[in-house]
Amino acid sequence: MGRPSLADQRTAQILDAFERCIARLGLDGCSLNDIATEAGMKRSILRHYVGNREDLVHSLADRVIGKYQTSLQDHLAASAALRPTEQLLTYLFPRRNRSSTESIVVIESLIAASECDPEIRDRIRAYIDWLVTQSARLLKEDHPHSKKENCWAVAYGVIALCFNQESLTPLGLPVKYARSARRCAETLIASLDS
Amino acid sequence: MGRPSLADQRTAQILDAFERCIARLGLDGCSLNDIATEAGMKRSILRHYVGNREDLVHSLADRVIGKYQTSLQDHLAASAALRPTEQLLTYLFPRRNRSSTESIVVIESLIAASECDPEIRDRIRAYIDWLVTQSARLLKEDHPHSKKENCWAVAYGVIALCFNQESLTPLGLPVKYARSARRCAETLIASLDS
DNA sequence: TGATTTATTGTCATACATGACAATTTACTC
DNA sequence: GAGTAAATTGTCATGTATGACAATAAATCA
Repeated sequence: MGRPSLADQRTAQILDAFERCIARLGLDGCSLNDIATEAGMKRSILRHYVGNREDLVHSLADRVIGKYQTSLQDHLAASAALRPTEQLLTYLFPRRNRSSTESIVVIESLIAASECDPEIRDRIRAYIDWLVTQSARLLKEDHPHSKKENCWAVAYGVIALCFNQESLTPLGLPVKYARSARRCAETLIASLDS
Repeated sequence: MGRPSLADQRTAQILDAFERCIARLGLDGCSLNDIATEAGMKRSILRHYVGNREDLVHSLADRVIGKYQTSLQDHLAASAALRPTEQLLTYLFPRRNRSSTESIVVIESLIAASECDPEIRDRIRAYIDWLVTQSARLLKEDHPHSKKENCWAVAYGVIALCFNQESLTPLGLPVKYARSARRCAETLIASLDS
């Protein structure tokens, strides 16, 4: 009974607009008004759906990290024919820039925000832990004779190279940098053979 | 003639206070008033010395990057007895956390700000280019038979591992992560021998 | 002492971000 | 059509960040 709820749809619209605003103005640079305008609605209705600013940021963090996790799972499912090591490399260092500059700015903003927000901090920490563990598992499949801790260390190293690459993306560095990062990742993985 | 100027001293005080405020409240989280109070002065006098907010941020970027550059030069001078590779490793991965969490938050905030400020962006880009070039030169000294481009790629990889480590510091990750990053850096450098 | 330069304080106007809430409209069920 | 729950709009009060500027105090030199 009563009018049907648009909550899910509207919330998604708002978070989409929030991401675009962050890319354009920075996380702290955009007001609820900016976001509402970007989403094509009034600030009042935005507040009606997502609550206050803190709630909004938390919702965004949840959605962004969730998307990252499913994107890895999707990639693994879609590239099941490749060797695990190749699956990992193509995920972390795609030939075509998979992750747009926009989404990079968003996650970087959230990391920065985690400095002053324990809830976000724990969320990101758990995600990184999960990502490294998954990656280490893939490496171990391809290098069954390597010690588990070595796989973990290399997995983290490869992820670190990827993360750094993404965090520097807004600087617009020459392609040379990205290529070197990938080559280093391959070198690290190759070191597991010895 | 006239009253002697305190500009240099006051500017330094202000930038010090700015860094502390950034560490506590974030770059966009602190107002000119917060900074002035932290520096023990009024907002009016702060503005008198450093101009508006944009000027203040630019001054900070200049000072921070300048300090990073001299810190490398100082380290190289102080550790001239070591092999170049060791000099680089001890600089990027000090046993004791050389760079305080505070200074990490500051530089990360500036990188985030560079997204919307081309002047800061160019400054940081030039710094990274300089740092990688210097590091590649050190590696080349120790590995004269390696190709220059390989030294450059490994130098960038090692710096990427360090940068990522620093950028994740606010998350408070277990020591395991830092140790793995350093081990990966050593592995990369070792790969130059082959 | 007087002139000059800078330091320092105080205040005002403006703009804006946010939270709260009342009022109205819309869509669905019985 | 009546009832109901949600959508949507509009407005107000409050706190605050900022820029501008006037006014006063202090230090140095001629």
